[in-house]
Amino acid sequence: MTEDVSDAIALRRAESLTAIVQKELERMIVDGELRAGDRLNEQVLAQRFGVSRGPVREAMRALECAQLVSTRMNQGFFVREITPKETAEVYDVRAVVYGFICARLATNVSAQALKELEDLIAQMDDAITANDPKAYYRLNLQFHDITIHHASHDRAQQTYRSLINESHLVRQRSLIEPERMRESNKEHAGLVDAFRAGDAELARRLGEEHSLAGYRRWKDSVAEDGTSLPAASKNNAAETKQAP
Amino acid sequence: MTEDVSDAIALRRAESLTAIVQKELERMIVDGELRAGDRLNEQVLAQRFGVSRGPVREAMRALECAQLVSTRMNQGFFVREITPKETAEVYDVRAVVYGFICARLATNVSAQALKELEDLIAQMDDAITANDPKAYYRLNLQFHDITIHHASHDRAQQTYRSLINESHLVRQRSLIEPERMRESNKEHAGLVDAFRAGDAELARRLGEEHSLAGYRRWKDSVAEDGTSLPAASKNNAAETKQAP
DNA sequence: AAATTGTATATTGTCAACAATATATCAAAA
DNA sequence: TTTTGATATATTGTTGACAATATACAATTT
Repeated sequence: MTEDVSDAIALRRAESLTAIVQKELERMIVDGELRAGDRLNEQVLAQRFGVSRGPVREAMRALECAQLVSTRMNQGFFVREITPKETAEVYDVRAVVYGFICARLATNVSAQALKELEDLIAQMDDAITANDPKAYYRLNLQFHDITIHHASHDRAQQTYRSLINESHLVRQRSLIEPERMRESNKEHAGLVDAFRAGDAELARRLGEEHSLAGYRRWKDSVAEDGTSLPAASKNNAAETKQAP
Repeated sequence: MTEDVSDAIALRRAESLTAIVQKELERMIVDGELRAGDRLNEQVLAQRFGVSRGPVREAMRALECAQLVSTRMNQGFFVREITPKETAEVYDVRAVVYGFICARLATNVSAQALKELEDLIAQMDDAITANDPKAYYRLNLQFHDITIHHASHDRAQQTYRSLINESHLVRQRSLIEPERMRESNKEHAGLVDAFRAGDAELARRLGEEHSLAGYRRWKDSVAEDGTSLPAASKNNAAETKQAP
């Protein structure tokens, strides 16, 4: 019962309020509790977290640097609204970083890493058979987490995670069709083959293509889904020429 | 005469003190006025900038996110000390991002961009002949700025610039030998050829290799230069196994 | 009704003060 | 001389307050 309190105290000693608030705000944004464009009232947030506005503002500055919130002078902080073009660009960079991570993993992959990845692919196959997109989504994230972890490149990992967070700003989650899941998992299998073969150049190409294919799959499924946004179709139509 | 004042007021209206302080601190770190490991006394900085500690702390949080400063609970902020391993990792990521930028430029390069780059290569040749490493260094930065600018990919540009800033944390600037400058500029020429040919895959490979070669050249020149740091040789020797 | 003005409220940007922690100083003991 | 301990100082983490700005709302005019 007192555990919560002592935990809180211990945490309080180890981390500044700013760090705690920052992590919580980040979670709220990435999880979609706070939506793009939402105004972030400092007072309200401070009271909710039981702190003063200082730590809240400091946390916001960090999130601003991480591209999760924007600020307009004398108007405060807002959850960043990301345009389709910016989304595409985030995915571009994310793809090359993931490609790098895959290449690196291919040059030095452990038997255990291969086993973990193969297990996940099998589980994803099960999710496809069960037509459980939610489970597939979760396992898919895990797959990428594991590749990144075993690539053991802190800086690439950090950059990649930051880009992932940023891409969570777009939050039209539409259903993934079984056919697309199959396609995606086939790419996973190809990647693992490249890891096993130690073919860095191939792993890199496949990792990069897999990222971009994921983006295309997401974009297509959003475009097909008329229910998501009123103006979405218009935006998406213009999107093709968005990166000249 | 009143221009300064009105400018200052306009600036003050457009930007928060936090933004101003952040930019200035960033400049001071990147330019080496503040050196890695330096403690950043909030009071002192606040007084120097003529503001209170609040904006200074907010600026620090942003710089912390940008990896330029670190913080230890109850001890404050320090200019980040970057290990050789971390430096190498920053260059790794920077290389793939620059490769991406080069590939992109190759797919859509203007005659003007080619001309600007060729001019710069000629000027760098002049700098080499004049044995003026400082001029070469400046022109080299300009060369990369221009490739990035003409690639017109905001997110890649931003990521790249951030990584460049980070790599400025290591600041053993040793002399560049003429032979190395020649080598570097030959790579520039190869890049521009790839741009002109519109060969994205080649441009990418060359861009990436040029980045990594630049890192190697820097590392070698530091290693050869015994005068830079007392413990540098030891650190560099241990670099392979330095981060267990 | 629509637009405009004026006023009240809310929110931000900034600052100064306070308590908790870390660092520096110095005396006493081993 | 070095180490330990106690005390004073400096610095941080955090808070609450204040002025400037923006927003919301009512009254007024067109």
